[in-house]
Amino acid sequence: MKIATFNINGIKARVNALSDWLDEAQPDVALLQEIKSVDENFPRELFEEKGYNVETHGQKSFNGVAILSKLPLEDVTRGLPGDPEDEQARWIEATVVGKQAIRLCGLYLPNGNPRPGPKYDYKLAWMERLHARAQELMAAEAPALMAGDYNIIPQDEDAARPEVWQEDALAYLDSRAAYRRILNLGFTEAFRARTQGPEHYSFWDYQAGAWNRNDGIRIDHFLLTPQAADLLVDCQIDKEIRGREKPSDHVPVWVELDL
DNA sequence: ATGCCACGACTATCGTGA
Repeated sequence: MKIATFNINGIKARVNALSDWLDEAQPDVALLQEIKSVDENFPRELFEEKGYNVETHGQKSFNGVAILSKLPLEDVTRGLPGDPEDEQARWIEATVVGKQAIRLCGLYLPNGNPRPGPKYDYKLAWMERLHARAQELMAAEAPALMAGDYNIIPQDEDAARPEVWQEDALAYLDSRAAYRRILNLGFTEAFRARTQGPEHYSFWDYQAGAWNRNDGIRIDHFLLTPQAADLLVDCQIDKEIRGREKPSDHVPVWVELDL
């Protein structure tokens, strides 16, 4: 089963690019972030025609996550638990059943800039709630994954110019520590389980010719529970998508799981 | 030190992103 994550930076602007990539990559499941659309305006029919079931958790103008799946999506829940006051649409979960069942969590973690400030406080608080949900997934001792735009550069090797990001909310000491605290529950970061070394990125800024200079960062991640990591066959970044017409600033990352 | 580019909302700029 091929499961992908893709921050599309607006569904309206990405309908063609997303459709083309789905046709070629043929993921069984696509976890989407930054749909920047309310549920009613998401062009679900377009993807249903391709054989996908569609579940959205949208919001006006900003954020918004969705799941496309060729298999039925069961037990869908929306919103990260832990703060009923939080109105931002950044989390969606569902179960799909292949040879066995797997719980899929799609997430759009807050950016957190400028730091310090209320947006950074929100990022850290959100990561604390993510930690709590991650603990539950670990306790279930079953295949599960949390994938999406983490807005975290885990290590210096995950940025072309790490010095530029040192004080930024994406790479700051506290951000990395909060991310590691989740990893240290026992998750496997799928990409690094398969590929070592620098110059592997999932985001290139639209500005200053970042793509042409390969001035990227790796911020889109798959975290697998041990029972899901047992099933890991492959994990790749579809880098070439970034060089196409009207691309998102992120590219898809996917895992192949033996289920 | 700031804008560089792109998106969506509302229609001329502006908040947001990373």
